Amino acid sequence: MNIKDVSTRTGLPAKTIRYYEDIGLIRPDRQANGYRDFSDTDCHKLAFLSRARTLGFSIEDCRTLLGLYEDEGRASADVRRIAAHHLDQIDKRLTELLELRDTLQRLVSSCAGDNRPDCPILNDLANVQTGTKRSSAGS
Amino acid sequence: MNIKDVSTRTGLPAKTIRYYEDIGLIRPDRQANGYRDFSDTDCHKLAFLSRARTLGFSIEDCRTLLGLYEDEGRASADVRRIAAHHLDQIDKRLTELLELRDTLQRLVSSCAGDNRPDCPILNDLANVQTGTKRSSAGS
DNA sequence: CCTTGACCTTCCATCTAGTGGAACCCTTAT
DNA sequence: ATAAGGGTTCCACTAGATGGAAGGTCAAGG
Repeated sequence: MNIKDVSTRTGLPAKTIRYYEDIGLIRPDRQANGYRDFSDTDCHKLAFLSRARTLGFSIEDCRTLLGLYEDEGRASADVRRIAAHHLDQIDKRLTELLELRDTLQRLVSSCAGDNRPDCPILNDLANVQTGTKRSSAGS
Repeated sequence: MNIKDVSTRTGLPAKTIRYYEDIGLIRPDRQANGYRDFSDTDCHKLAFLSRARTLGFSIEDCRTLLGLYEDEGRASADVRRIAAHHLDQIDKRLTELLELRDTLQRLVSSCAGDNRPDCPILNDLANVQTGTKRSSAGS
């Protein structure tokens, strides 16, 4: 199978597929003319990677997960640990983003957004305290 | 003022301050010996940038915001537009992350996490449909 | 046989927002 | 003189691709 077909099947851009080969996630065969020759297994692995990336796993996590996937003797605990850690990271990021959103929402709604220069957003950035408690979104 | 002092005052690493000069966000003077010589204004701008970055604005947004900050004739609408757009992006990201979290939570809690190889997480990644509806977290 | 267009290849640059480190210069105190 | 603790530049690296150039291959049509 040529790269275009794999791209169509997996939804991954050809560039990305080549990149995944570059970093050793897959090792497709080569045809006599130098073209990559993808097996069904390669295709399946790429679909796996695509899904794992969609779920936000890092490339290194993907590498490990793919290894576990291919290891018949794996312990599901190893998979679970990776996913649970990833979930933790996402929760952390969510907490940060929610705080950020609150701050920004407050700032945006406090700004008139007209032709005048006065702007609570700029005041906040310039650390001009204006009676309203400055959000804890600052580190 | 030397870079270390500015770093201490603003909380920005010296490396970052040099980087900000590199990309033209600030233009500190130079002393005779080649050392950067930061004015209070430079320091203030860096604090502004630090706060803006903490709020998640991109460097380019920061550049624009700093420009508006220094422009006495600005319209607060311009500032508001940038912040509102940023807020939109954060909301989008939040929506994605919340969906992601749900999917991962479901997967993690469905996995036994023991010594056996059976793993709903890997099944999901490998697109093995197992009766449970697959989350829409896939793109 | 030749050309055209759609493939394929490799390699290098670019993106974000810094960070790490090497090699080297300046200043101040001992 | 030398050591500590500044400062400087420059290059490489991070993550995860993506864009583009230069060129090779293949199948179809004239």
